[in-house]
Amino acid sequence: MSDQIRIVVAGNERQVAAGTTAGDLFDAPEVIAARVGETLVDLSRELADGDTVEPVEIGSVDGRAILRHSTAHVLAQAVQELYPDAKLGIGPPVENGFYYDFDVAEPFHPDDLKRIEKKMQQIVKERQAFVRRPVSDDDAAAELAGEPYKLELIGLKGGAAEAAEGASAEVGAGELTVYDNVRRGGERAWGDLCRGPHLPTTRHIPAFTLMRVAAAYWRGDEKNRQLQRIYGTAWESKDALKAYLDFLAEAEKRDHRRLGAELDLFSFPEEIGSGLAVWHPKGGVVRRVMEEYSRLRHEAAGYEFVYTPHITKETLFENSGHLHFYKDDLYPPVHVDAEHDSAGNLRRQGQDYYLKPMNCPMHTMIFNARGRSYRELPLRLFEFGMVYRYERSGVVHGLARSRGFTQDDSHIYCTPDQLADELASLLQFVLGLLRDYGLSEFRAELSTRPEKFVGEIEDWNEAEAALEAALKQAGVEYVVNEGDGAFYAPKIDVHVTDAIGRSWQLSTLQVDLQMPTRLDAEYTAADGSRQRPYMIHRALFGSIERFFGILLEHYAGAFPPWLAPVQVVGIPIADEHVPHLRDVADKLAEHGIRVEVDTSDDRMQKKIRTAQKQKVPYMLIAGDDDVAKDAVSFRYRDGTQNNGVSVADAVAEIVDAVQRRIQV
RNA sequence: GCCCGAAUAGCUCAGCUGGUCAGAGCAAUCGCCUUGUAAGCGAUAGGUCGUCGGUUCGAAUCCGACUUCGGGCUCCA
Repeated sequence: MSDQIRIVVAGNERQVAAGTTAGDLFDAPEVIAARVGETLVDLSRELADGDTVEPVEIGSVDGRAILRHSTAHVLAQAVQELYPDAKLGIGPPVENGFYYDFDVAEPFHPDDLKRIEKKMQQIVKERQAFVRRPVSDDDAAAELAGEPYKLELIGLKGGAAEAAEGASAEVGAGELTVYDNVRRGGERAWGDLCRGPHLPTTRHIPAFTLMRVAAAYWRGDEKNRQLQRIYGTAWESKDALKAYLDFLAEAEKRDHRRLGAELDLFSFPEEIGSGLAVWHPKGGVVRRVMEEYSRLRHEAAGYEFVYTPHITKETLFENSGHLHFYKDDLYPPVHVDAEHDSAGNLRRQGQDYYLKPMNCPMHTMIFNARGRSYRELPLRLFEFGMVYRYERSGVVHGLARSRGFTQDDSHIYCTPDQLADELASLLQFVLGLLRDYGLSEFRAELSTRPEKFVGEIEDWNEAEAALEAALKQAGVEYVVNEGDGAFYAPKIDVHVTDAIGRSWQLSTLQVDLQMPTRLDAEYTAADGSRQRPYMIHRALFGSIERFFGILLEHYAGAFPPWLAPVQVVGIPIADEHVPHLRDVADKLAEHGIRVEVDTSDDRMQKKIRTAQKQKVPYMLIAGDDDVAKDAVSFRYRDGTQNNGVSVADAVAEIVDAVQRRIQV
């Protein structure tokens, strides 16, 4: 046996002494682990002949995950030092951070985080080494006898990925390993079942903070006990941590619930009920403009507008299959028409009516209202249809998840050979319209047949193929989510990325092979035979309310002029300039511009501040100089000025920006 | 639905361990004042401290239930 081995380091073949560790190869502080072949390993790992070794830097995707996982270990160690009875769940890295689940007798209080964080800082300072130690299943079981959740994971080894999201961080398919935290004197401070890899020492954690405490079901199953989950975040530098916290602060400033109140757009009166919004005039005007533009575009694309009721007999949703699948998520039924005689005996059977959770069965009733010819297809029905879903109390969340919302819902009935073309043009239409609202970054997901499905597999395959062809034709980046479709249809979901990089699921396209059959929709083909149409469900905004919320956050309340609730505010330098501004306002109003003149007795500076806080796109200021020249002075939202612009030019500039739907 | 936390004026919040604790700023209203790009001055009005019970001589403050909100989990046609 040679005492030299040959390895490939960062693409270069090298000969090194046997026993060389990955850490020996890289003399850079930002390298905290290595990749040997496909596997991430500790820097202390001894290399074998033929290994291909790459450095893993702490700021890389893998490096951050390792950092965060190691920080989760430090969290668990700190918790067990402070709460010796705490039992360990799992502690994986997640996007932007990590968590660790604990079973403790008393739930953590938010204030406990400070104590725990202090203890963690102590552990970091101690520069404890993370030391890997392979163990047999039996030894692990003996060592972890006091950790019931870990024991459960050992029992599930190999199936860990299914055991719980994140559980694969603890146990993998291969041998079990424990990571010991070893103090500089060699004393073992703590240890945890873990596949690793880890940072070399706790001191390699540059910056972390604990975020919040929450509860989570063990192994993600609501039948299981809830554990206490502590969320934290860790970064490769103090600056990176600060940048992340700044991002969170920015997201909070943009929160649509906060902006909705600040800009007087909508509210959720407690008296009306949880998850039910009312739209104030300023929010109402934005929404109206959004809807009007959408209507216009749909009309041009060959859609026909329909209206349907908000409530319907049970039978319709029974036949469509929705009642069976979603009964618990519907408002309870209204029971009507039952009659009793004076003795209390039932004289007439009553009926149950449900608030509608979906528009599609009603649209299909319109399709069925008379005999349909293949010549009418594709028939595209469109409605802003308000639906009601009794969302579980813990999930309602502003406009994003509410109990009453409006779908911009369309259902397209077509022949089988029209399907592919129809889907392709639909997807183009959807993306084009989203662009007009100011969104530009998209990706899509194709969700295929789930385990629980109805219909024939061949039909599913055909529909899935047509959806995939549409994605390819539209040239939009997409991933396939196997088994993620609805029970009756495969679907395309379009996700958008907003101004601060967050991704939102928006539009959905579904090919429904079931409902036409369930509701017995048919058309007469050219040969006189009766045929089943294909049906496409398509929502563009999904929920108008939610889409509004997303746009509000995307623009941080500073809507482009065409959408802004107040597009122009006239600000006089003194009262005597009001008549001039009123003239200007009248000229703008002639072009449909939403304009106000601030005639309050505030001083000009205060009026500017008020308009600025309301994120009005254009302030038109007028004093003596402007009046003399029949001009106004612009102040834009970014604080820049354009003084002494003739009224005609000012009107033209504003009208132009609104017509072109540009942001300013 | 589950766990934790929260609820004081339209908004943001102060009010420590139960006893002048019902307050401040902004907003609103009224008055005075106001000529160049983010807050002029003053006065007035506004809350049975989310609701209902309980403990206590006494509850915004302690306890319970409910409602609503927030953070998560589960769910999301």
